[in-house]
Amino acid sequence: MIKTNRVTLRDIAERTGYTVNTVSRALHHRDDISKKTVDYICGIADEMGYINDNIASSMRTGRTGTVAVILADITNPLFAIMVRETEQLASEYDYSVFILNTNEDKETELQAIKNALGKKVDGFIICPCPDCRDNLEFLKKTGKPYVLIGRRVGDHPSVILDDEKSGYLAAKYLAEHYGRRRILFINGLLSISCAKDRLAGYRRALEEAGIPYDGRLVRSVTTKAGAISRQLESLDAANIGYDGIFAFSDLLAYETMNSLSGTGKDVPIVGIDHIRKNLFYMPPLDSVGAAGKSMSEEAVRMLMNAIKTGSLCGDQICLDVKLYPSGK
DNA sequence: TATGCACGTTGTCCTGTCAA
DNA sequence: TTGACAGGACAACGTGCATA
Repeated sequence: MIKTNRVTLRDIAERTGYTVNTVSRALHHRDDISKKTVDYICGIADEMGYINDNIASSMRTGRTGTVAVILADITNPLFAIMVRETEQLASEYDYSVFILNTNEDKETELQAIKNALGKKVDGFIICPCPDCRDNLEFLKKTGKPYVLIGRRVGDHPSVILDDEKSGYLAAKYLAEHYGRRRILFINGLLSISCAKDRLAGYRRALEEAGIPYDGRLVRSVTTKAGAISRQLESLDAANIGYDGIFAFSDLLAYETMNSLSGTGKDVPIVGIDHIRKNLFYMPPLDSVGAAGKSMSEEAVRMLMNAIKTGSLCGDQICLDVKLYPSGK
């Protein structure tokens, strides 16, 4: 074994005359050590430059103080915001986060889960990719607590927005506030729960407004570059008109905005996620977002509670949403 | 190839001291 | 004598390396 210059509990014990055990407890401010001893040992530890060996701690306790955050696409600003919030909230519990990206790919997601398990993370927050059921069953069998964020899959614990209401509010706003009758819905892939639910909400709003549903105005796209432009071009080519756009996410809404710029079309767009709450420099956009606590807040709270109690996350939480007008 | 040890830390249990 | 408090002893965690 290579001897390093790292200061250990043993070094502090030799210097102070206490045992390694007492030093450990003093450094953790345990109440079975007198304050005088704690102050003395902590002072010496600081002077010697002691840094806790997390690997040794986790070997003994079985916990590493880290949670894996596995996301579909970290280039999406929504996920960047989630990471920042999760990291900040987890740090309040003395936890750090280990971020992995799946690119919406099932195999990559499985590797990410295995990678995180190898790092001995204490829990998982996952935005699952499409067709992820096998991966989630695998994770469930490990006994590690986990919570899905943003998407619901079967009875797995999750924190999501009320996606049906999101779709409803967005389409309703376009119909009532802007008076639009031909609302194009640029949706995500229907294999994920939120896309299905938002579509249901969209249809409910149309029905309420007495607008007939036209399936040609519902387009599922990926986040790959050019996907939206191609859809808009195909609509134009087929002479299918639209006077308002509901985008599956703010990211798609901004891409749509970009695709329409220079075409001369002035079409109101409503997105979902309300990322301007955090990214205030983004262009004005009508958007639906969480009415109160964010998904990250609820997910971290749920996961930390499960880790603390040694149980699994069991709930499926659906957060209320509201429409945030752009204020243009 | 099998076994044992070392690494650093900490949970649990035990012992010693002292005051009431 | 009893109970509270302070601190010590032991064992075990996962992995890599040395030795038999």
